[in-house]
Amino acid sequence: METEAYRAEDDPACHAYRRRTLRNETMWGQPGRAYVYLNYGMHWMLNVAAHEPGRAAAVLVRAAQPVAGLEEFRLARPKVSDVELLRGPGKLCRAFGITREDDGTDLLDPSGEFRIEAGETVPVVAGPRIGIAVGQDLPWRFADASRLEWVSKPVPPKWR
DNA sequence: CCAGGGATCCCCT
DNA sequence: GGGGATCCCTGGC
Repeated sequence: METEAYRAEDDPACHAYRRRTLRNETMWGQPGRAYVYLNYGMHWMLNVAAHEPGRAAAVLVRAAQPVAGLEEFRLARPKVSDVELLRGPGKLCRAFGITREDDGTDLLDPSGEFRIEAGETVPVVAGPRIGIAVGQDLPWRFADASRLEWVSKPVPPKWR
């Protein structure tokens, strides 16, 4: 798993940095809900709201290791290798079929079809976020230290 | 490398 | 209320 963190209060790269809007509304609400938005007119991005209501933060899911359902993921992109299926925030959403329709979904609902489940705790590495023009000083990109081959872009050795 | 694609946002009337 | 810039990217050149 590879993620990036964003928060409104002091992070200019965060969608909620300037103000609360219709698009970023989910970021201001209950933590654990999916915040989904469209980027570059064609790529859906999956985030998870990560602050108590009234303040805004979210975690962008940038990449993951597929462990099941690879055939289903491949329906959208038949010819790609296993490692490419979820490697990148746009690809991940395409594989899962995530769209703005999923915005606001409670991912902590244990009976939900689309949900987050508790897993093992793993060591992570951290470094600067990707694809942003502001807030580059914040080292809020995180990756599972033992599975760096699944990340969306290579992780430099200097990360700790 | 670079353009596509479209929602949103900003800033000006 | 509208026009232009921007954007947490990707695949194909």
